[in-house]
Amino acid sequence: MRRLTDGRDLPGKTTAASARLKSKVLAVVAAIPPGRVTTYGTIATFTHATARQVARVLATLSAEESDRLPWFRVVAANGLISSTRLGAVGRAQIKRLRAEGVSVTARHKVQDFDAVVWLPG
DNA sequence: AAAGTGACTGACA
DNA sequence: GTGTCAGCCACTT
Repeated sequence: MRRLTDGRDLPGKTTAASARLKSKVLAVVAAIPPGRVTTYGTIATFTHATARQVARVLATLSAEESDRLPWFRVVAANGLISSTRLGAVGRAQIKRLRAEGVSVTARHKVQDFDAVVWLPG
């Protein structure tokens, strides 16, 4: 892997700090129950990181990891699906959420967000 | 080393 | 309620 020709990702560095944060983030994401969602900010607080960092971790997941983890249960603040800007990926995320019983509005916002949001702990 | 970019957020229109 | 704009932080060029 290392790098994709379209310019994006897979840091070859893999610093110790990043690896530690990544482990924590992955642990939290893996713990999200089906049919529930959580936000980048929540994970960020829980892992003592920033939302951007969490987002980056998920953005740099390997194919196997993204397949193993329910990353689609992670949404932006207010239950908004921010990854819609990725086009196909965002669509897939919404599709999978709906398949789990999570309704998403036409504006890409999780319906009854307060009811389906999940807090780690 | 400086400038550009983005799975984000919070404030404002 | 939705749509934009401006900070943020870490990474890439």
